[in-house]
Amino acid sequence: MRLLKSNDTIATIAKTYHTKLMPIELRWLRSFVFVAEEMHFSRAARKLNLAQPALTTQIRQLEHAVGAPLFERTNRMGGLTAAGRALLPEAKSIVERSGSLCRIVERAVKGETGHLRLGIIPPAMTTHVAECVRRFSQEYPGVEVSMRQGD
Amino acid sequence: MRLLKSNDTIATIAKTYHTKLMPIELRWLRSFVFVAEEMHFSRAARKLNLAQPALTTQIRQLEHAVGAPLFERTNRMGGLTAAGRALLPEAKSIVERSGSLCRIVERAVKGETGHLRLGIIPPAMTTHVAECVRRFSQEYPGVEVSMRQGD
DNA sequence: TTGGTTTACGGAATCCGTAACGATA
DNA sequence: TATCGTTACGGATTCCGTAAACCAA
Repeated sequence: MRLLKSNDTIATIAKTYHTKLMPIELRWLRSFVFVAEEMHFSRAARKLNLAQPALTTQIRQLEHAVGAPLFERTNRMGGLTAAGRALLPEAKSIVERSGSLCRIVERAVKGETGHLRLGIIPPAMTTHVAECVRRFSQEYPGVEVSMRQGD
Repeated sequence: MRLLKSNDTIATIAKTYHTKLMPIELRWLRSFVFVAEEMHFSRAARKLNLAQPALTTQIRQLEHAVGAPLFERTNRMGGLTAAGRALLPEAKSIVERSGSLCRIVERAVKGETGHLRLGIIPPAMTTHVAECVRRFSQEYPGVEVSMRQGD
């Protein structure tokens, strides 16, 4: 918890202590990933086409939203906290997934969507088949797959 | 593409045709999931604690961002388009993941984080073990797992 | 006419950049 | 002192709710 200084304004105090359930923003996660990878606010800000203060604000908002500091920092960048290390892979995954949504829709519009019906005879029903199906439906989320174990 | 009407204002036209690469917002995905599950704008808006017009706006913004309409609609709700059906599972997954970020951080702060070192002897190195490790590291993202195949 | 969705618009909240500050090497 | 990160603040954009319009059943 941050200690108040004598010159803190009402707005600052309110912003720091007013707890309202803030939904997480993708922008914050994206910025967090960049800072974590660069380990440098200024460089990350440049890569994000953003001014440093805006970046600081975003990181602070994310920290407030998840309820824990993400970077060890005195005045220089110190490194990730345990919370930061736990958050990083998930954040990266979410950012990447959200970035691929346009492509998913594009494929669906181009027609790579529909229904794939598979009939499997027992001897061929291996985990290898299951893995193939899993990878296929991950590659083509627009295609609904249904399997029937038959004669 | 929507046809212009004689009483469209400049602002409306600009909003409709001005193409700028808009990053996707989690709020839009959340709203989309609710509407897709309810198949009803009004009910979804109530569940989201939102007025219908705001919900319409969000869906329209998402449609614009991904570049395709997501609902078949004349005046009533008509159902999901191919693009909508393709988007729904991914959107749901992203929303759920982003919602669990707080819990991930919470666990990391409470100490369920660190390093798990496993030594495996060859006969036990099965896909079942791999699956267990995968599920463990998904359950405890804060715990770094390293495996060594030894004597 | 009624119910459901979209458009119009004004007030409030948010976001970002510039400038100034603080602190550490 | 120089560099990196934070705070302050003002302008512009965005967001949401109310009111009105639109259209099909």
